[in-house]
Amino acid sequence: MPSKTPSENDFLQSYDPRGFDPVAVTVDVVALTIRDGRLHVLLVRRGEPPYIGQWALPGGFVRNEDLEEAAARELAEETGLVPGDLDRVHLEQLGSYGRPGRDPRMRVVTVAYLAFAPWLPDPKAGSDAAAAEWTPIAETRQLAFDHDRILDDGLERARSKLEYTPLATRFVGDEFTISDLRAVYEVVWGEQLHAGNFHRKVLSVPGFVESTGASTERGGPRGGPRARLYRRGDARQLHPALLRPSREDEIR
Amino acid sequence: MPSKTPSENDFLQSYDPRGFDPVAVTVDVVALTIRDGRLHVLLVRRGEPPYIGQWALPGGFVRNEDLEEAAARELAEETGLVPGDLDRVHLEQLGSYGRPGRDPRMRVVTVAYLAFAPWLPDPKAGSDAAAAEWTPIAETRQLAFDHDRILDDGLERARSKLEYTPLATRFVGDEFTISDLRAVYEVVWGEQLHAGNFHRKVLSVPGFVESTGASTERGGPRGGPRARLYRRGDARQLHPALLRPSREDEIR
DNA sequence: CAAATAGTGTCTCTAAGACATTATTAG
DNA sequence: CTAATAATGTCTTAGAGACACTATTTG
Repeated sequence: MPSKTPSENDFLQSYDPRGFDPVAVTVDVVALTIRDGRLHVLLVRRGEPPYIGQWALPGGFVRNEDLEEAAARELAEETGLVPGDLDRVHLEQLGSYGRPGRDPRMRVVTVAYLAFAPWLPDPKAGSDAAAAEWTPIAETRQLAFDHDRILDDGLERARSKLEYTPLATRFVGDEFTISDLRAVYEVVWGEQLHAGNFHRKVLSVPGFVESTGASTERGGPRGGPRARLYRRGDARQLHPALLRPSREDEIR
Repeated sequence: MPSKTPSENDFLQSYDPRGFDPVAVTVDVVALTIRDGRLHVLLVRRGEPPYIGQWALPGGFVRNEDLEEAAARELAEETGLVPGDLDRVHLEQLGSYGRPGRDPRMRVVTVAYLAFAPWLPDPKAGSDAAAAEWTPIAETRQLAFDHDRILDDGLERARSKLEYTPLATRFVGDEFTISDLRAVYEVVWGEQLHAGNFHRKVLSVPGFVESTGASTERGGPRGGPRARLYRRGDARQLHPALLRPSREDEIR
């Protein structure tokens, strides 16, 4: 390291975090997936106080890496993902949370990330976090710290992102039917959509999906014709957007 | 402070930032306003290395306060805003930036905020930052650290927010004409809008603006009738949205 | 007066949503 | 066979954008 000039030393002094209250920076991940037709979030059970025994979002310290790298690393550690799997997971920054007192031990600022994942295997017991589980959203309650708030913000972001981006395709496999895609929207938005209109709408948005030419082997479990299979298209934005019905109340 | 249990001590050990590289947390503010028909951003000239003499976004350390409080405080310090003024400024979190090496001295994670302000007086010389200035966006170049990137992200967020929120009204005074509002959109989006269609559109969105009943004292500087005056409405979202024209290229 | 601008009217085209219809499959 | 469902068609209405037009004001 080069020797420091006096002014640099003054500067470092004023930048030294020990001159202020010490701060830690963590990342937390809201990882969402769909299992058995329900939206799930990845949670870990805390093995230490505070909030011992309670569920929390997976996360941890930022090391000598970029913030997004830290989030990807934490996610991989908790889920047992191998690097190749990460390509199929969408990861984006959600926001930062730093209210004093949000961690009772010291000042911790956390940068939250939101992940959309297709079906993934259950987290390996024996991996870093002994007790990590995909938990149905409806069954999560009283998470540690301010993680309830972070989860809510993540859910709202997810609902909103489905409107104007093709990220719904991140919840399904490489090949999917329009009905599979509709199921994603219905689960995330929590409301039924009109099958016919949805179908026409998806196909009318340029670059949303692209035909594989193939069809499913069988019809639905209770009848119906075999459905055509599609892949993700190359659009990054949906134009026009697929807006949620009935937002009247949220507008004011 | 209460004495710590052994497990808490273990915990604190593993949480102690001194066990990792020390990290500092700052806030930086992208404060936008419109002056003389051009979009301006608040910049400060750095008086210390590194990047001495270069322009940077205003910002500083997070103290014992919430992140948004820190951003509001920094903004107030640089602009000489009094608390009452802050009500007229919109402030929202933009994102966090923490790439190792973004500050050559130590690891610094910054939480960036975006502010929309109506016309504000020039920053007082003699206040905290001697050299703070509202600078036209077109004339900013080579900001310190990764502030170019943060500014770009802030501009894109601002452009996008005008589409589906009534935040354009934050750039104008309490009473404004539809033309004033159109000027905001044109300046932020950087393109001309059709006056007639814009007018009809704004009035058709419920809660966007609300009539005062009054009109301007005079017509435009080069002729034209006097325009009606409006106030901000109570909508938090624009429905339907006011979409930017010509996004074809950005979609893929 | 001419030029500029506020505000409104009209027309076309796209898209959303309600609803109907046809074809194909499982059981 | 019946029930379910993929996929398409039809109709109505809302909204975006192009364009025209009138009234009002400045210089």
